[in-house]
Amino acid sequence: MRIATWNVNSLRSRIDRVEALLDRHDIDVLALQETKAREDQLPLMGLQAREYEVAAAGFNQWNGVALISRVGLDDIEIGFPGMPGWGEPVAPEARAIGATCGGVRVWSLYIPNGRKPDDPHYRYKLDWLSRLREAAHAWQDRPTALVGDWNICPTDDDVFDAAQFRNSTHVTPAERGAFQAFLDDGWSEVTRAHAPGFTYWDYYRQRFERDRGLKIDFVLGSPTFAERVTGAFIDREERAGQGASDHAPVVVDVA
DNA sequence: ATGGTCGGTCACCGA
Repeated sequence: MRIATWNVNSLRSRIDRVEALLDRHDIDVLALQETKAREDQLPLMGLQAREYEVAAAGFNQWNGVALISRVGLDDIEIGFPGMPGWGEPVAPEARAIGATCGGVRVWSLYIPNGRKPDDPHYRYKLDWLSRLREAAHAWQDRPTALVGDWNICPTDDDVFDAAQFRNSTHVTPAERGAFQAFLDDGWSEVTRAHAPGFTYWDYYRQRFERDRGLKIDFVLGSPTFAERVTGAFIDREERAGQGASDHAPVVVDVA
């Protein structure tokens, strides 16, 4: 089974690219972030006709996430117990959608950006991660993948210029500690060993052309998921074209 | 320290 994650930066503006990506890499499950679509702007054109099911959450112009699957999309959950806004009817800040696809529990996650370390949103980010980790304890005993845009660079190698980011989010000890806490709990980041390199490049200053990016899109697997991973790659070609998202898709193969 | 470029309830805000 092939699972991919992609911060698509607006699903409507890139629906053709999404469909092409599914075909090009023969993807079974695609997790999307920053869908930027309202509920009435779904369903997504030709996907159903191609035997993919779609589930989405976070219907606003920033935070939306979605799952597209042709191997089942069962027991869909919007958010998780403890998530800010969980249980509210609309949950516009959902940022997380989970479903069982082909026997694997897949969570599409869009971790809060944090904006600036002195911004209240930074606290919100750390709190959100803490609550996710608590909820994730209950998911570790079965094949589970926490995929998406983590908005954290776990090491200095994951930033094109660590010095430039010294006073920025994504690299602070607290954020790295929050990421490490998942690993300490037994989650494994399964893409890095197969797919080094950045996954995100800012649109401006020709950051992609100069490969000045960040590695912030990750797949964290439970033990029974991680042991089944046979490979992974970053689709840099998708980022290279005109009209690309600022993130590249990350693809993982599972036996 | 600023600004650069995207997308969208579009001329501001969030990334």
